[in-house]
Amino acid sequence: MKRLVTMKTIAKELNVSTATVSKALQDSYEIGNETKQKVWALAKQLKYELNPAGSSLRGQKTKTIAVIIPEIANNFFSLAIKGIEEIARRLDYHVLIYQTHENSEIEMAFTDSLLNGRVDGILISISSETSNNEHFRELVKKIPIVFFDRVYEDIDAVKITTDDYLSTYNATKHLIDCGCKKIAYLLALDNLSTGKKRVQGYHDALKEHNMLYTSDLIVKYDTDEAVNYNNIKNLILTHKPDGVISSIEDLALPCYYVCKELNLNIPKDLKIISFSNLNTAPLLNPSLTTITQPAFEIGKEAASILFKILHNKHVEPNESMILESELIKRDSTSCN
Amino acid sequence: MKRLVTMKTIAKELNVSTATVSKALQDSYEIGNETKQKVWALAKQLKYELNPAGSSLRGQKTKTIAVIIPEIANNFFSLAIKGIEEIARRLDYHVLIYQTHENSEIEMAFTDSLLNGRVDGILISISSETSNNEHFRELVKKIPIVFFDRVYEDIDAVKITTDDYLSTYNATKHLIDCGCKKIAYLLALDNLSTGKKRVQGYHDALKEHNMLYTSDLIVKYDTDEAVNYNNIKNLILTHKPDGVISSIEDLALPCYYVCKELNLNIPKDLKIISFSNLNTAPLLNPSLTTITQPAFEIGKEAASILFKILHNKHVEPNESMILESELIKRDSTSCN
DNA sequence: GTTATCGGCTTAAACGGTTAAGTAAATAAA
DNA sequence: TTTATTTACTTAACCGTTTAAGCCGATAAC
Repeated sequence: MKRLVTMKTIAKELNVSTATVSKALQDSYEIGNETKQKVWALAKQLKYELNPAGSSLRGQKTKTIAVIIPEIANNFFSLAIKGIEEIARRLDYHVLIYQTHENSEIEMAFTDSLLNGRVDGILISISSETSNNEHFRELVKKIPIVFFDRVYEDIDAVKITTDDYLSTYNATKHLIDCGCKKIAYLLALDNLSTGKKRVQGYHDALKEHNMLYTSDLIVKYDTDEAVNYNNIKNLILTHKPDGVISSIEDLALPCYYVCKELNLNIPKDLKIISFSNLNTAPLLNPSLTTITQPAFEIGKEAASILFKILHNKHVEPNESMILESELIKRDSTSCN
Repeated sequence: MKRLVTMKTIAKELNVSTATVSKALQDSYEIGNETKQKVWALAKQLKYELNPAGSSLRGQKTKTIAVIIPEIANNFFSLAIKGIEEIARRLDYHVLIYQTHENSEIEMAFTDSLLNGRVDGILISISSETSNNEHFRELVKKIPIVFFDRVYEDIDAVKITTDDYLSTYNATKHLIDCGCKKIAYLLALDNLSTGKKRVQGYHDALKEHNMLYTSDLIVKYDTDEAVNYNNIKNLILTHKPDGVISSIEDLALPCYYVCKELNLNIPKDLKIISFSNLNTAPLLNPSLTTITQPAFEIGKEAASILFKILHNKHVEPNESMILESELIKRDSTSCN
């Protein structure tokens, strides 16, 4: 199956040293034009490709980055990866993917295993499990890393996020404007700054409008779908909210199912807004009002900045970016 | 930023050779128990990780596979990747992702660039663009490769697919059973066996039931969303089908939008079935009858077989698998 | 005419790990 | 007791690439 073409192959054929071949392929000034042409021609003919192991062993560059995310099969993350991959391809970088399944043990194992020179840098959106802050504090000292969406606030690294506080604040305000009197909140990511800001936006909006804020109206995400379903059902049955903010897509859908089961009309009985990158949001029954994060752009920005760092342009942590999410009003919050 | 821990570090510290360290870490019988313990302990303490470049340079194993797919931000493919990643992690393999955007030039560039020892094997779902069959015929001779879902029929390699013919046949039959008299087909992947089989299933079902089969009832996928929308709209306006089979998810959604615009009732005026891995299919308005491929399992199977090949268990191309898709009947094809 | 400069190449040492072959001491077999 | 085997290592070559250093002949500078 093998028989690799290496620089040796080319060198032997042309009666030059491998050093010459290497330099010729890099278009080095040290090599004469005639020789370069010959090397290029033969390399092309033999379909020579640089061996990454040899190259990175010597040069300490792998032209590879890692992306560590909780889940791939998720609209937000798959869009983000798409953005990352597009930037990576432009610069001829390779992209390794790792899923943590929200498990911080796995997450730490992954990051540790990447410190041996397998990758030049890391893009990460951290798992929601309570995690070892200290671990990341050490990590950022050891390898270039950019956090996106789910970040550690107090770590000295570049972070690409959206304005979680304001989006949730506005979404809550939208529900209030639509006449909701009792707004529930489906809580997730609550030990990440991402999640904290979201719930804070909800909280502040309620407070400013003198509305009821009680932990009874908050349902916390569970990894078990059935549990979520039951919790939401209980919430709706016992507290009869007329509005719901879901901090993640995965909690909005069960909400729809519960309403179906309980024969509640959305939006008449219950208005729903969710963070979401569902492309079927407009086609749901009823269409879902969403806070849509620019997932693709987040991926692109995160990758761009990481590459900027890798190309030695020093990047200050304050080059962190906050992108805008969009509140897309649809029927699930229609006012009449 | 650097200062890697290498075998040399450990060797020096313990006053042994790097060979001893290497073998100790591999738990070789050549090394005494006492020495092994010391090496392991120090390796752990120093958080030593094998350098993949050095290791694969010598050993010709990278512990890395590539996944080449048309698009990441796609329910089917992101689920497949999820399956792949899960198997890979169990075996401590790393997964590189490449998107072709359905472009066969890019696809060939990727595969060629992977022949230099960057990966041990490839999982690929080929792009829908007309592509160079010959290229893949050569490729399979050079590197272990498993095709999934979108495959080249006549190439000597393992392929993991679903029963495209039967699923489409059954779906069409379902529409016929529901009373459809004029069934349209939204065509995609038509130069791949995947797409050919699907349309053949549609064709045969119609024929067996003495129903109209005409190319007028077939709309072909275009990369431009707006074009698809218009083509579907034209189809519905001019030919007034009462049923539609969509060979890909991306053509079913515009179909919904067209019906919305034209004020057509699904399923009364038009029944719709689509190949799809949408998890919101049950929540659409109306809920969508789907042919759902076991995307996650496809990814798992494809990865499993690739690893089997990589571990030298010779795998015959006839170990190819055909998994079952599920026809999930919902309101978009309800009969009354 | 001697010395510097330069163009175009080669040599050889690294990068980190693996492994065939060798060695020296201890133990077992003859 | 001598020889064979086993145990527990070490040595050194090698994987493919890069690069500092060196070399040699030719041209330019003085």
